[in-house]
Amino acid sequence: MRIGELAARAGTTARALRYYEARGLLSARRDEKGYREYGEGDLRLLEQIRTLQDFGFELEETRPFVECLRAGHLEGDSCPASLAVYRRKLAELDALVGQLTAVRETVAEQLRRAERAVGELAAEASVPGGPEPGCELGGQLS
Amino acid sequence: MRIGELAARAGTTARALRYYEARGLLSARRDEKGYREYGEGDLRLLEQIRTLQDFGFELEETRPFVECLRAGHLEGDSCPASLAVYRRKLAELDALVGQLTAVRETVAEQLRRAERAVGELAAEASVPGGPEPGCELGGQLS
DNA sequence: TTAGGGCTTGACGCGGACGTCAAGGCAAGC
DNA sequence: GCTTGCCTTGACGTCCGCGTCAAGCCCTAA
Repeated sequence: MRIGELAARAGTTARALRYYEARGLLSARRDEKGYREYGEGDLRLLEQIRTLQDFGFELEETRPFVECLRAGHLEGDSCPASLAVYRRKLAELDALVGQLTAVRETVAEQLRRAERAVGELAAEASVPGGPEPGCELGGQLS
Repeated sequence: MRIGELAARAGTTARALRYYEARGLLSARRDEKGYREYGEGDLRLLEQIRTLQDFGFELEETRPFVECLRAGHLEGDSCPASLAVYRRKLAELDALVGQLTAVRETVAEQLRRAERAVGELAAEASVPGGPEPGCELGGQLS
């Protein structure tokens, strides 16, 4: 199988495969015309890479899985190095979700506060003599 | 106040301030030597930018807040456009946290499965005639 | 014969928010 | 006078995972 077919079967592009090869993640035999030639095992490697990429793993983080498969294992995560990556990623995801959740709450609080402030301005405006709300080109301070 | 002092007071760098200026977020007067000269109001603008940046807002997303302050409002989020950014960001954060949480669960599941598989191999190995686990340079398949 | 499609390598582009270096002006201290 | 330190503009580098274009070879169908 050549590069275009493998790429299509894995749902990616030939450019990506050449990139993986340059990174040392994927190798290929060459036929007499210099074209890359792949086997079914390469499809397994590629599927492993794509799955982890879809999870948000960096390319370098897929390397232990690829090497595990190349070592003859049926699953890319049958090796200790792969498990270590899983665990590290879980910790990263937990930390990230924690941070994002904290930011989310802070932003939500800011939004509530700002909405309350707008409401109070509106209430003042409804009383005779109140100021005007809105930001439509008020005063350009350069 | 000149660029270095303002940057230090805002906890950022002169390079960042020039970048904001190039993006049209921050402006500065020039003294007779061509140096940028800032006032206290610029510190307010800069603090607003930095706060939102720390929240993970893109630079363009801080623009409504900056313009709100420049329009004379005491708070950068006193304007409808700023509130819209808040709401959009909340939705983005919710979506992102949801995706990351789903990935986290999938990865956790993969880890449990892989650990179980390793455990089963270990159990077989403890029985006489079992195979060897581990991946330390087993067989290089090129 | 020509058009078309797939393959090759090499090299630049992208996005975002700057970092870093180059080359030079301006002022203060020793 | 010289060094140090702040400022100026301009321009290239960074990171990552490719996209895209260029120039050219190989084969096939019309």
